[in-house]
Amino acid sequence: MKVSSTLIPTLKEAPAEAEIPSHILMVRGGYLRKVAAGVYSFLPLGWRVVQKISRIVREEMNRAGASEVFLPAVIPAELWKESGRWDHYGAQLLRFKDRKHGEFVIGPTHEEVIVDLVRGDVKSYRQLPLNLYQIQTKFRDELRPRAGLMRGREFIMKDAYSFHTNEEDAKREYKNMFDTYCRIFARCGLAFRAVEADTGAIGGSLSHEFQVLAETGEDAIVACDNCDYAANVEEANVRKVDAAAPGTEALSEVSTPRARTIEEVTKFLNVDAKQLVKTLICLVDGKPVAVLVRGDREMNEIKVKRALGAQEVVLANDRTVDEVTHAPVGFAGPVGLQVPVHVDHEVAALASFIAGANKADAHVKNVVLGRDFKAASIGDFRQAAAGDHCPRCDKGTFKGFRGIEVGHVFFLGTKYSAPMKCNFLDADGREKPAVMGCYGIGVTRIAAAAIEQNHDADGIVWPVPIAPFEVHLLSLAANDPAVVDACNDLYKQLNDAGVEVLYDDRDERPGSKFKDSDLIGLPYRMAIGKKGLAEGIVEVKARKSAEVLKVPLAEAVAWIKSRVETERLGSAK
RNA sequence: CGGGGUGUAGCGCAGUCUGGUAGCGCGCCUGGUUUGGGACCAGGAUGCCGUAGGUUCGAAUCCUAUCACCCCGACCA
Repeated sequence: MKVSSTLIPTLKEAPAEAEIPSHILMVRGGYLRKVAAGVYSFLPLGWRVVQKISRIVREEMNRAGASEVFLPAVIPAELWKESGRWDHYGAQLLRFKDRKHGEFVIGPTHEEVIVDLVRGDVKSYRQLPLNLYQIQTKFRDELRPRAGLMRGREFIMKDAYSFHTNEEDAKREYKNMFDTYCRIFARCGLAFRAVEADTGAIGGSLSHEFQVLAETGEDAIVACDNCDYAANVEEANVRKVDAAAPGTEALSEVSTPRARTIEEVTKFLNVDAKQLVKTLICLVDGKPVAVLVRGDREMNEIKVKRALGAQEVVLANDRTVDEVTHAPVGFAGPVGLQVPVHVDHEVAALASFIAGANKADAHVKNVVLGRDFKAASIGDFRQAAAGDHCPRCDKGTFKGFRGIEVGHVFFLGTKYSAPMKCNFLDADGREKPAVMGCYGIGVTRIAAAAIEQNHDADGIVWPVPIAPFEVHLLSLAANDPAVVDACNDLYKQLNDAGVEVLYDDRDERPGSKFKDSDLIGLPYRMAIGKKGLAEGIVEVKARKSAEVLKVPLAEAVAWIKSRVETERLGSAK
């Protein structure tokens, strides 16, 4: 492709709205333009990246035995009403009416449609198992789209759904998809980690997220430095600690004027946050309870929700705290509370601790569980953190990472097939609901994640497999006939050799071309100028290593071809 | 949805407090000189100052409403 005859509108300055590297660089590099909040146009370079990623996804899904389909973006409301999600999916679901006032949604995900398809046409165990996938535009009306492609409202997703006669087979496919995802992300040149995840509203017992490690990631994850255990902090297990012998010193009140936060109290009493306990008043399905975690920890609402079998857990507002503790926020403690007190393992293991006195400007020391208050339950209620001992291998400790979720695999069981009556006739003559799994990959998000992981001060540094082109050919003297001839010739030869080349044939000064080239970030740059041509060489520069080589013109095509071909497949494990 | 902020040329911004005929840099067009890391000179085009209403002789500027966008939080297959 010639730069002169396509649209690559590069910008010297970053648009004011973009903050993170991937967003800034995709706009500056002429890959992407915004149309509305969270809705983007992909320009030629951007769309080529999406196609490159899609191709890798397709190849690996097909290799894994899945079949591609294409489901509608517009879905009748009745299917969503049948699954119950018309009422439960919430405001993220974009709903609208057609001219006959029929209700529709724009699909944020496609369990309903696929289940409807399969239940209509799959009647026998002989037709199973089945894994159907599509690469398609989704729309989720996010409250706050942000960070360009990272969290858009309209985005491209690969979603796959598998159907099985039994759990064992569904789990085999789960593993198959897990392995396939590892191959896909490795081929895309991403450093990633598969982590155990919360199954959320989707339900089921098995779920892994694939997280690309990046500072700008929205998700916090922990990973063991010894074994391969890794999990979203929402999900990560925490190893039980051994209990100390209960303290014997008497409970005593201390004055702590205006010391509300853990930080203020530790400073005032000159103690470590580990000796303090946070008493968090929560509303669990509307009823107040207290949750105790150590002062240096954060409560994990998801764990509380699960442990108490609740639908909803929210932190109580100031007024409720006042009603429950008879004290202003900041002085809550377990002693004398009239609501159930749920105690984190770590707190239960303390000999004694300091907590709020349920009285303004006061805390109590030497609080002992069992003696001074009773626990309604003891469990794992805190967020995992870096430094925790690994619950899996018992030897390692957690390290903390930020991640971008680019894929998610779920074992669904019969969550959708049972209520929607997606049944088949088994070999034993009985009708059974299909056992399902679903598997998603954020195709457009991969593009953003790849840039977050691969950029420098000058621009993007694409890995070869998903770069929009493999080679950026620069003509450094667009008005010198010899240089132009040499470039045209090389351009043709590269194309003939099957090397993907973007040819900057514009009548621009070399400086502009170099800057644009670094910004756009193709893996290899081949530049021909008067000087080089006189020596019969083309200058080749690797974007990543900045290594510069002078290659004889006659050998240039073969040289770059072999170089690119070895990198094209990526580092599939 | 709560808090904060911004809408002025394609992009980045000044001008708004204190009302008086719309500005800068980059980009774009023409001509010339240049040509290995975002050149220089000369000339030029580009705006319903987000939108609607109001105040005023006069509004980018003051008032009211509204829309859009961004950031933080909450939310989230």
